[in-house]
Amino acid sequence: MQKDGKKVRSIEVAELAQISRSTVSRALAGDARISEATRDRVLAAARQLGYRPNLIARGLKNQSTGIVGVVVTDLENAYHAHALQLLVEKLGAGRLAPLVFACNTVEGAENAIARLMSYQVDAVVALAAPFSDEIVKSCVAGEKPLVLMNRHDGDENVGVVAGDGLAAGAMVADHLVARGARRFAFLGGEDNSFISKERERGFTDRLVSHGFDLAVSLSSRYSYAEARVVAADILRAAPDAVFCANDTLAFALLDAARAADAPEGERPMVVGYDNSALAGWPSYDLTSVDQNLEAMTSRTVEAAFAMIAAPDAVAERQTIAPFLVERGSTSSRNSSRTR
Amino acid sequence: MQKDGKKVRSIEVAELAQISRSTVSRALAGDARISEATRDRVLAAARQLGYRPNLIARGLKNQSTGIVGVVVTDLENAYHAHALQLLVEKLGAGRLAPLVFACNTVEGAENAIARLMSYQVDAVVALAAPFSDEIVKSCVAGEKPLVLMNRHDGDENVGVVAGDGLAAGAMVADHLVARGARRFAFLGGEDNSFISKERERGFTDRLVSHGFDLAVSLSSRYSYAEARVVAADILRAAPDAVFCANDTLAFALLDAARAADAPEGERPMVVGYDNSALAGWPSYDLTSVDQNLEAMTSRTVEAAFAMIAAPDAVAERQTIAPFLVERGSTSSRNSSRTR
DNA sequence: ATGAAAGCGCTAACAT
DNA sequence: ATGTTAGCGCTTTCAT
Repeated sequence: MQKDGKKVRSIEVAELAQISRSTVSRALAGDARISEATRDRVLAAARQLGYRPNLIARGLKNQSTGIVGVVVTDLENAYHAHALQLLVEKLGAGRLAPLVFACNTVEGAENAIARLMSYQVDAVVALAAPFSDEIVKSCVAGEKPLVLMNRHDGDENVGVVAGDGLAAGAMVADHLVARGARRFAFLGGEDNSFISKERERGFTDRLVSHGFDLAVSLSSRYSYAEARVVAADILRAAPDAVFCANDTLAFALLDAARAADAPEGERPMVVGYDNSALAGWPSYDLTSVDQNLEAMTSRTVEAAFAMIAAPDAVAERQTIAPFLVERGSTSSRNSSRTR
Repeated sequence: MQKDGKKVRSIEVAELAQISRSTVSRALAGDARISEATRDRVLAAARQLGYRPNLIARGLKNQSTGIVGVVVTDLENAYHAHALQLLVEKLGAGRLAPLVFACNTVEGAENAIARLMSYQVDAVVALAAPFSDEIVKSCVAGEKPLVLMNRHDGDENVGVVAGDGLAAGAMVADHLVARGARRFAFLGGEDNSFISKERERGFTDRLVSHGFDLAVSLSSRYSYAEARVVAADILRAAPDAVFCANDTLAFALLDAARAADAPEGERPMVVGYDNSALAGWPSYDLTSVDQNLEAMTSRTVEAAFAMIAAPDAVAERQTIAPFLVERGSTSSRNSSRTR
């Protein structure tokens, strides 16, 4: 029975078990030199008092807090939210606690990093965060393991886990060509970010090797409203297939095509990216690239663990293979997405 | 210039500024008794060395970490993701650091709370978490301020910030009656949770005072696929207006109505809850209750601050007024949502 | 197998 | 206005 309000410290457990504080610590840590009998006594006492070690004190002593900093940008993006969900779950399962900061700007990111360092986090995981090279350097300088998810970087010693945008672009090209498309467009995101450009390059390179090329390429920010405007421009070029860097862009394109009142059969095929829940709903029924977030977040957490365990090892760069989920938006008849 | 790798402690700053550690601490804390001259010297030294106070050590000393535990359930729900985003931002702006755990089950929540307590968090914020009364009690017993967002509770001394589901339900009833609806249905969520029931009650009570009643009331879990099935059952009862406890349910209902191939004019009006981004897109164009998450999260963070500052004060219960965002899904002609 | 004692980095009495 | 000192709760040599 936990004593109300009063914090239970290891010394209370020690007194109840008639033993020293050191022994309590060792018994709870599973030290092999402690006898069965005393260990049981300690465990019983700890349970009886509802003892929970003070992780802040332990962190100070051990120079290791078990806290991992997580930096994210925009949780309104379903993809980020899902990634955070998985990261938090997996970190927690691995006995790490995620301290989360959200930031949209480089200054925000700097501030977040500074605070994380102050909290002596064991590692930092960045999820599509607006990290400048400066920030990466300061993390490295602070000797904190840093894992970048879906953001490539120079040659600093940081862990990188990223989807293979090139391969995805190629898969999409193959798929669309097989479906009979002949005139292609690309709708990129976020002012042609590195990620978006990579997807585009994989797409065009494969198109070229099929003997085609890209008729139009425009970009928009990842917001539905803005994308609607750019989508209209894309449609003016009358492509019969459009690859979008993101599902939201694809939804905007589909809606723009419907609004244009083109006859059903003349609307372009559309492929999105992220395979968000909405892509599977009948109103959009969107073919989309799945980044395999499950694998991506697992590798990310594993990388964080590895770097914490061996801080001086050379950080790995891992590539996660994406896969294509085919739906009605690229069916040859191209009509199943209407209902 | 930050020294590479080596941690800078307050004693280094003290030595550089030719002053004692206490003075460094006081100068940085803005203690009024420190002279201008020394303060400047200390600040300069701190900046030069890139000194960042160790918040873990401070936490141990002060018995206050500046960490707030945040417990969430399902971030795949856009509403929860958005709420978390706002909470994280607002806590961060208020100099608190959010330690986030996700859990779906009561055991998961217990585990999360246990770990948060071990980290000596200053307060706990629960966001639609599966908290049993047990958990609430253990939080109260641990003397940690607890703020529940959108979850009502018994008479323990916990902060509660909740939307006014009764008022929302009434608003929706007024709106639908004004639009000419005569036969009403309710689609509830999550096995008729308290939240869902409250919305329903507000709705039916007001219907009654208008001289109507509820023709059908069914519930589904908050997943699109399940909701589609239940939606079909609702439609069989041929209501001309349906109030859904959640936007996802509403989307499922709209899609089910379209799939049923009923003539446009005969489809029921639909109202959702949460006013998610998707509700504003033309494909659904859904009238929806906005819970005012901005206000709700602000009040929540303020409540956490207040309870940290005055732990013995009586916790407040605050109600946030929702508002209705009217869109095409309840237009009288009921046709604008088709394009 | 167990205990005594030191120390992680910080702040706040308590001096002066 | 500034310095000295003790101590937050824990783990871990070093001793026994």
